[in-house]
Amino acid sequence: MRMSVLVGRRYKERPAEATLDSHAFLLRGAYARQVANGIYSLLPAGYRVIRKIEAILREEMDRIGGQEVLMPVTLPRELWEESGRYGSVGSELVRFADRTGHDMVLAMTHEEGVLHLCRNEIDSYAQLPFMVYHIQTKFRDEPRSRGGLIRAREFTMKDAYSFHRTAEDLNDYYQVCYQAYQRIFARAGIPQVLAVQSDTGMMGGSVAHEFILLTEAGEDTIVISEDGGYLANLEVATGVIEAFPEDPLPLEKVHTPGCKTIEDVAGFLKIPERKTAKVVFYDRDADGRPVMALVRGDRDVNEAKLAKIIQAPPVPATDERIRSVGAEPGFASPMGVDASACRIVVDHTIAQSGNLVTGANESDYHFMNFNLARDLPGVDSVDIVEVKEGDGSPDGKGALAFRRGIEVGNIFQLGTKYTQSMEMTYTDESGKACTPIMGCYGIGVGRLMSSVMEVSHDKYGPIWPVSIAPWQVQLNAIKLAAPGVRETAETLYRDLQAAGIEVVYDDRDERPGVQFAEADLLGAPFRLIVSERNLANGCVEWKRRAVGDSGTMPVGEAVETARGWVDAAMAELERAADAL
RNA sequence: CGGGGCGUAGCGCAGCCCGGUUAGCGCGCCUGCUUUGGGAGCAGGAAGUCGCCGGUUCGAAUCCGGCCGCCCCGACCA
Repeated sequence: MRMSVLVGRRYKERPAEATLDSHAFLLRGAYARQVANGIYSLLPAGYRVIRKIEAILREEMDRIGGQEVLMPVTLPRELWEESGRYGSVGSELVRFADRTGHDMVLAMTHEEGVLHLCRNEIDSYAQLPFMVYHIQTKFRDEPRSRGGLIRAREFTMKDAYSFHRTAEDLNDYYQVCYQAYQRIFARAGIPQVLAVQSDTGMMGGSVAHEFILLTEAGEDTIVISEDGGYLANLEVATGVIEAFPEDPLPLEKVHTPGCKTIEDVAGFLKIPERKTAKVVFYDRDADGRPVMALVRGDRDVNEAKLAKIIQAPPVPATDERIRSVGAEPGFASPMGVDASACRIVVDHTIAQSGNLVTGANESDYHFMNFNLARDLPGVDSVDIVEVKEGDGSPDGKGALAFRRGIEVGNIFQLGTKYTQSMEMTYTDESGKACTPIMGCYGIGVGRLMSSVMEVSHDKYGPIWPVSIAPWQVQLNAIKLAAPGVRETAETLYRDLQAAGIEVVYDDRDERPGVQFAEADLLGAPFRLIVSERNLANGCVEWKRRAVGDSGTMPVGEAVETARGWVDAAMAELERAADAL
């Protein structure tokens, strides 16, 4: 590629809207341009990176028996009615009517699409197991996209779906996918990606892992034990939380004027916050009942955990709703509320504490010495608390710490959620109709590109792993008019290409500062510089961006040397993947 | 959806509070000359519905109202 005609203006200054380094380089290096909030066009440099990532994804999916298909972005409402998600998913699912008034949706994921496709193609146990995948646009009308391609509304995802006869078979294949994912990230130059236990969210299913790239730019909070043996998304993380058992004392009603928060109450009564019970109300559970959640006063409710228990998204309740069950906002407790009209969910931290302060369901009054077993008999405690840094690791080894990370991929054991609701069956040996068990496996392509940029750059630009670099070699020519410079550069450009190397050649008569700055933005791992100064000795200068070294070598050795660098760097990434 | 910020040339910004000729600056772009190792110098030039609509006024980038868009924080998020 000649830079004189490469489409995409590179910016000298950091665009105002960029908050992450990767976002700034995405725009400065002319990889992508925003069209609307969370919607991007890709320029040649960016699309070259994307295509290389997609090639790795295809190779690794094919390697584990995947069959590539392509499903549409636009799907009829009926399919999403079948799965139940037309109603259960919120406004991030774009719904619209076509010319004839037929309701349609833009796929935000493709379970419905793949069920439609596969349920009519499979009828025998002999056809199982299998996996299909595609690389396709998704649209999610995110309330808040950010970070360039880290979180876009329209984005490209590789999603794969496997179908099995047994849970054991799914589990085996899940491990195979897990390995494939590690190979993908290793080959893309980010072997440090970690697999962590995750929430299954709206996908349903049981077992799920997220593949997380640790970086402060990430949006997810990852809980990690000291030796790294325990890893989980904060949404599902459990911890060993210090308990404070006490022998029960008699309930005692105390006047607590105006103390509507835990902080007020603890301060007024001069007790630590952990000596209180925090009551949080949510609008409804799956049965439509108001939900009262209790955690120890120094703790917060983990709403992802709660959502699983109440089988509904936790939406805060209004004061009116709270009073409807006989509780008083700010002074609430489960004692005295209509237990049949209200779902009471109590965390283990409450069960493991004695003599807590809780509301009296009467303005300006609290009870002291609440004890779950005595005062709310028959209510079992569950885990709905959010862990904190410093809590004990559930594996008993050390304390938990928090880190930030980007979710670059995920894998789910879906079970029969979709095969059942969308009626996919096969016939087994005995002629009986059976429902396949499903797994699904996603990787965001653009997010992966941005993530690599986020963890592999210097102050001047991205430093691409050779496997996904838009170009493998950058060729610069300084002072084209000087004797031999243009000729040597042109010859090298031709010979490098002939040697199968992807080279971007700055054939503009720009000053060195401009050329080097823009080369840094394009991020090729290897650079060759032709200049009058070194040409006098028959040499060109070389620089290896990732390694950080540089030097000169005879012009005649440049192509072969570059070929060697590219091959060695590619081989190293492959080796890293094979070593897993 | 709540809170905050911002829309002025391709990019980054000033001007707005306190209305007043042809709306500025830096970078970039075009032409010419000089220059050539980390975003050059000189000279000349092109490029703007000041986000949109309406209102106030003799006069609006500037004041008022409505709308739209973008960014950040929060809520939300396979």
